[in-house]
Amino acid sequence: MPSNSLNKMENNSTEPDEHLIVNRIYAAVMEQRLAPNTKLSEPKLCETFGVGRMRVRRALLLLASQGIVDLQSNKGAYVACPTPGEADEVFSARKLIEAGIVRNLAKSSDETAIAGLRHHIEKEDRAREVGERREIIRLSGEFHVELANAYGNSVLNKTIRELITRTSLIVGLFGTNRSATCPENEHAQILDAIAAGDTERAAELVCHHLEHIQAGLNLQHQQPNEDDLVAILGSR
Amino acid sequence: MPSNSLNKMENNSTEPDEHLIVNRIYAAVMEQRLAPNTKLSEPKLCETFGVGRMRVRRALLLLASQGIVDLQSNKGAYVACPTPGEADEVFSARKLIEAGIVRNLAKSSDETAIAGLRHHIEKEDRAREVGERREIIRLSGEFHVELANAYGNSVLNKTIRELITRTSLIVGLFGTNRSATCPENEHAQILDAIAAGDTERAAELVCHHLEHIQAGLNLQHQQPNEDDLVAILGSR
DNA sequence: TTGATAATAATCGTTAACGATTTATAACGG
DNA sequence: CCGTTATAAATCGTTAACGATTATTATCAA
Repeated sequence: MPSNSLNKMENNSTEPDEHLIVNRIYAAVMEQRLAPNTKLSEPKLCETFGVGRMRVRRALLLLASQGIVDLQSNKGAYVACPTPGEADEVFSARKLIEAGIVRNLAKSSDETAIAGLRHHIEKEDRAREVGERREIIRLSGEFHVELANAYGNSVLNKTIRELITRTSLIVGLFGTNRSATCPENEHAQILDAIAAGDTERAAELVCHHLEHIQAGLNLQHQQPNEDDLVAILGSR
Repeated sequence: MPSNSLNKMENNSTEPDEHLIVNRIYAAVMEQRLAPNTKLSEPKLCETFGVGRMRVRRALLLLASQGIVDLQSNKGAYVACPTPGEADEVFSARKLIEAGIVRNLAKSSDETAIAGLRHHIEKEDRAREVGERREIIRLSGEFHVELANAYGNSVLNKTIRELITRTSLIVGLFGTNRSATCPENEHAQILDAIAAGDTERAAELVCHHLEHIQAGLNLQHQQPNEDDLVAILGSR
């Protein structure tokens, strides 16, 4: 079994509440250090984060409300395993929201925001050159978070962050070969369209970009985990 | 003081978890039976819903994560008082998402969905004739939920429900006269555009519709509650 | 009567403990 | 040796209790 990928995180806590735990698990999922169906036992999380059981349970509740974690009664918390149907919903929602965001970004043409995104893409390119897989994955997803950030709407921000995290789970489950990262260049193309003020092209590019990611998945070839078996083989 | 608007709800519980409490509070806020800044004390909620303190606290955490409730450390939970800035964000997010939804609805032209929405508008009209203010408010918001429902994406559904609930709080805080309900006819016009397959017109109408609601608000004339006074008059 | 101060009550956040269920381990028989 | 059953360990959900903070009431002086 893989050693618990959360242990390495030192506790530089300044916040007293459960958002810390939530964010750590968010990050671990986004960087694919936490695979779907991984058990998140309360005692482990307690000692990992050095907090009481209440905090852990509250954090798990929040994560469950966002579809990142699956709370099974009397069995425990597991990293969620999105179904193909849920995957469709996530991508559909992302297309709708992110298309709207880039449309508005292209309309307003905020120079500093564009510069920041440009800088981010450079970071992506550098990571790709070096070949740091984990870093590529992280930055690849983070670009979309930065897009939402640039729009500056905390509601959409939160939603997009949630959806991108779920996308990491989806890619982890259904991803093939190197589908974990966004196709290169497409981020730059999107940003170019935004910078050019071409709202419709920016929106289209984002949709196609997400469809490309979706196309790189094998929604049939989900590696069956224990829970699936009972569904496949019938209930008795 | 107004008698606790939650007492009248009988406990027809089938679900054992905290979503019940969440939904009840959602409904109460949407129908403006729970005003912003209302204190939600744990003992009251416990006896109201007949559950232990843990359930109540978990429900409040979920509501807080959605901006419906404000958890003040060591002071308790209060129905949220959105700031004008938050109100802008909510409307901005709603415009973006709902415009996207109606665009897709207009594109797909699902007959049964349209029929259902038509039926809903009839209910709105009937309530308007009778003059049932609370019912008008409820149906008025519910139309937008039904729009999201028609698209059938649970992610967007949840987000929209959240935003519409927050809109109720905003209208409760900044609303003037009869701004609590959506301008009549506009729902019907939106639906007509959808039925006609006119994607762009449907999107525009939704945006304008939400802007009309927003225009009916006095973002300056917020009735000051205790917390605002200390901000207005300085901290010492 | 009004305003400040002290004592009381209520509420909140957290920890600890208990039964219930589940999972892992060990003993046993085929 | 493998599968089954029984025991033991671990985990989960919930309740109860404790200190700490806050809100309320009562007391008193001006």
